[in-house]
Amino acid sequence: MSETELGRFDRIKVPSAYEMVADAIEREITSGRLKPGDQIGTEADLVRQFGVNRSTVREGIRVLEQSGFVRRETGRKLFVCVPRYRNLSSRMSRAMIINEVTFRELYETAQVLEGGAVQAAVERATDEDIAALEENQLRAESVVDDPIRLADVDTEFHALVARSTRNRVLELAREPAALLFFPTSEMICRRVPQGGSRMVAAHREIIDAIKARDVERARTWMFRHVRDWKRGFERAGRDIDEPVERIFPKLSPGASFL
Amino acid sequence: MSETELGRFDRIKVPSAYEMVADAIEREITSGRLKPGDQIGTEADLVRQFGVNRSTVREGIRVLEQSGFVRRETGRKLFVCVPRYRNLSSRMSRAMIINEVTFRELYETAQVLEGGAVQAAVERATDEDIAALEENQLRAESVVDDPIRLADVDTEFHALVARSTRNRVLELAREPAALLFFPTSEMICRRVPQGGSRMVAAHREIIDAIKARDVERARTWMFRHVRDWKRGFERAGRDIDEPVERIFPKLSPGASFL
DNA sequence: AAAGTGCCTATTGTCCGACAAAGCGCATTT
DNA sequence: AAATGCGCTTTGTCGGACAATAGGCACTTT
Repeated sequence: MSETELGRFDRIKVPSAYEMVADAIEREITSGRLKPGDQIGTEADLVRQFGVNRSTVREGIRVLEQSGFVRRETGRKLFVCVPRYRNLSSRMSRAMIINEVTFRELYETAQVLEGGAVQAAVERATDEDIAALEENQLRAESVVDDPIRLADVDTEFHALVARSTRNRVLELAREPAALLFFPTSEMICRRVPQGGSRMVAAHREIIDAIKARDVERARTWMFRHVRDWKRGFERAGRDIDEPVERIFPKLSPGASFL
Repeated sequence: MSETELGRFDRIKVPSAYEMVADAIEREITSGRLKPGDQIGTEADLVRQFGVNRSTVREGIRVLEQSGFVRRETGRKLFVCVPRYRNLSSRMSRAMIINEVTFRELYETAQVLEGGAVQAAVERATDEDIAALEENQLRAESVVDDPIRLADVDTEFHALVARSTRNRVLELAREPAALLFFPTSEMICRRVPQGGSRMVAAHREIIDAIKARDVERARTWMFRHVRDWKRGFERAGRDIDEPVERIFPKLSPGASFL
């Protein structure tokens, strides 16, 4: 009875009641019949509608909550919500940690995604976006000698660049990896002298390039900036092919702008 | 009492028991003390260990199952598993649909990610990877006139390229967007004459470029291939800035290689 | 002895009923 | 009108219960 046994029939999956509850509600949402902001009834309502026990309804609700389709504001009132990506991204990040991805994989992906993001940002950043970047830069300059704060501001910088793309798919694609940047960049800022000032200088160039709508310059400096990050990692005596350590990416307090 | 009211204190979140159960188990997993494959006790065991009711344990388990940290094989025996990305990616895809991302966002991201992926694939594809690509190409040629099958094979082609990067972070980053490619590329194959043969030809060039370790050629052809995809979309009379329709991305049967 | 069969037990999925705590709306008080 | 207090609703949790199923074990068959 091996896994790969050949057989005429597919495995039969008997759906359980709580799964059917979750699926039914999810279908209403993905089909658009339930819109973000709509209220879903109380648990008692759902019990009546589905004709199942409240425990069963609750298990189904847990599934949906975890998926981000519904939310409970302050422990009350279940309503449909546009799934914010944060939850999903952070779960992906954790999945990557457990899969023991290496710094090299992270670095290579960062080059691709941050490079692509800055290019799109050059094409579409609004005045507002640029103002936010400048504001971020001010804070960066003021904490240039504080590794933890600087790493935090750097994380925000990249998120702001991504937001400037006005491309939610791209923004989303980089987020899981981005959540893993912080722990390492913090280490780098701490261990590498001049790491901070190089970082701030690179940010400056990138912002200026975005303002000047200069794609090449923006890409070049983003590339250098990310390469510096890798070099810092190496200089800190770490092997680039070792798994990113099991530092759970704490959502930093400054990340509230997400 | 506005949302943005200024206040000295943060909102207090009282953790509920089922959340604590889920968090406790998740911590054991992310910290590495529970390893993939390890068995978690029965629900009764967990009831004893945590000292809470079975309903509470079950709600916690639903959360973990949904996150992909634990799994139940055929309705029995709870065990830790390496979170496979498929679930998470498909959730992200659905989130994107609800957020009504546009084809333009998808297209731009595809250029960045597929371009980056093919570059890394050129650098690191193994003989095995190339064999898999060739095998895929054979199938593509045999179904060149069948839009549905061809779109399916195309989806697999890109997944194989991504796998050839040997970079799980990059592979993961593209997956949520990639799951949204299929429904559109199927439409394109159906509506655009010669779409199929152009697609197969592009695949051929890309595979050859990977074999020849020719980065520029690989990038060029991947770029053209993705651009053709966009053109097909436009020629099918669709507006590139309209939200990707609410086609739930069915996991196609051929995607079992993931 | 190896393979097939049926039974027993552990475990899950679901249900019922219940209660304390916390949120919400409304009437009352100041 | 604003603040206070009260009752109703809803959630989170609990204990107990039962049918259905998976897994293991003993038994039978060839």
